[in-house]
Amino acid sequence: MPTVSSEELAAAAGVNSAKLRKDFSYLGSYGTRGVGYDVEYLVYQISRELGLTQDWPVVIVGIGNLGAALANYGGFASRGFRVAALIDADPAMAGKPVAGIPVQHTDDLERIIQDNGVSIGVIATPAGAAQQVCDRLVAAGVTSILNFAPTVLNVPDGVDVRKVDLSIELQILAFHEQRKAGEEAAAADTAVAPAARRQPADKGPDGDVPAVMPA
Amino acid sequence: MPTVSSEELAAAAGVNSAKLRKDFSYLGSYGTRGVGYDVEYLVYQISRELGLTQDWPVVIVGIGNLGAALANYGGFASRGFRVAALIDADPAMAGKPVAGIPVQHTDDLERIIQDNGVSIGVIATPAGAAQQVCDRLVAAGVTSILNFAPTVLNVPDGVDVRKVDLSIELQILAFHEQRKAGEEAAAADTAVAPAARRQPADKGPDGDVPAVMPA
DNA sequence: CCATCTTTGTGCACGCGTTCACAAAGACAT
DNA sequence: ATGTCTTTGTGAACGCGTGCACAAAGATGG
Repeated sequence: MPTVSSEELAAAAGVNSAKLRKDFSYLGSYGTRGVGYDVEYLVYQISRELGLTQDWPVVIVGIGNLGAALANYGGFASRGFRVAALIDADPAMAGKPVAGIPVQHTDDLERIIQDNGVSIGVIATPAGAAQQVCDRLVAAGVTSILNFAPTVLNVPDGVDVRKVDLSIELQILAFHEQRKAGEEAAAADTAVAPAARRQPADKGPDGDVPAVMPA
Repeated sequence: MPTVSSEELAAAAGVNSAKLRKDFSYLGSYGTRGVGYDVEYLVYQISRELGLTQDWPVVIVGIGNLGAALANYGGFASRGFRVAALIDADPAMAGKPVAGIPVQHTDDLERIIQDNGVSIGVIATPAGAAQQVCDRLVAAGVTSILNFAPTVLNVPDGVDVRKVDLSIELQILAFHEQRKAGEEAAAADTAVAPAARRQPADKGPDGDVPAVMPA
């Protein structure tokens, strides 16, 4: 029986082994003391807990570049997601296959949701159309929405929305990049005039800025 | 002079007003007691701290659906990012304009990076090509990489990588969705036989599972 | 069957971020 | 000027997640 120890897994994942064991213990998973975790059993337990063993039909609304990219994305199928339908407002798109799935018109949105028992919708429309699409999805029975449109969506209680902003990650990189440049400058400063270090409490219109930001 | 109070902002953002004030104080931003924060000044300070006032040339490598979607994404320009070049390995793509920018061939990658002083690269290639592209970007001087390919990239120290997995958000939604279903079932259970509630310590091969997951 | 060795599961302590609560600052009215 | 009222900036308390350290569990060998 192939097994792994929490120590091995932790090293591979770059985390603390105790944290890993504690997390596993929350799942009710059992390892064997002196041996480790049965790999197959562990994978199954985690998959089940994460909902990967279930079939999740999703619809993608808005088949532009992003919608098409999502429809083609390989990572979905392997995680239990099935693209049940592609929906677009453009009549010219209707019937055209994207990623092997024919695009359907927005008019049929409600029917599609209900016929396929869809509870998760993906919005990849322009910002202007997003709220309206969202309302129709919710009215048709969707209770979870993944929003790629750059708008904040209003939904009733009981509906989950997650917003993906493709530029946020880029912004975080730029922030660190800026910091790298700043560090170099500060290091140079110190080399030249260590005693001239600015005070930590130094503030004001032109004040320098301490460390704050997502990791 | 238009102003906002921390209370207003906190309510709008759905966070605690004290946290907001403390965060602002780290930026060295100054509000006026009894009045609030000068909106224009605040916006400028935050923009500057986040690096939004700088011009960040980026290259996008891999102009498939996703690459094209990114090239067209409006959110970039408004956040200080400028798509300096689009690069693809397919010779047939070369010269074709996407989002108004002509696609260039991978052969010229190094030159493009250097000519434009690019320090941030976006990888939207298939998984197989990602590491190779990454190596070339780094060798050419890129120090921050945004990776959309489903692979873990190896980079030397000093280079930042952020990985975006489009299915993770979907997976989180599915997790909560599963939980909603579970809650309903549990509620039904309780209604019928409240005394039969399972013990919190109940574990085992079929054990139930407690609360664990990203929010 | 006992001793030893490995690895789990977890109580406990520490540290960090969030929230509370309030003094100080400034605006504004009288 | 003086007092009142609003809102900031921040010290202190709290809570939660992380990491340490160890007892308990079980495998393995003699």
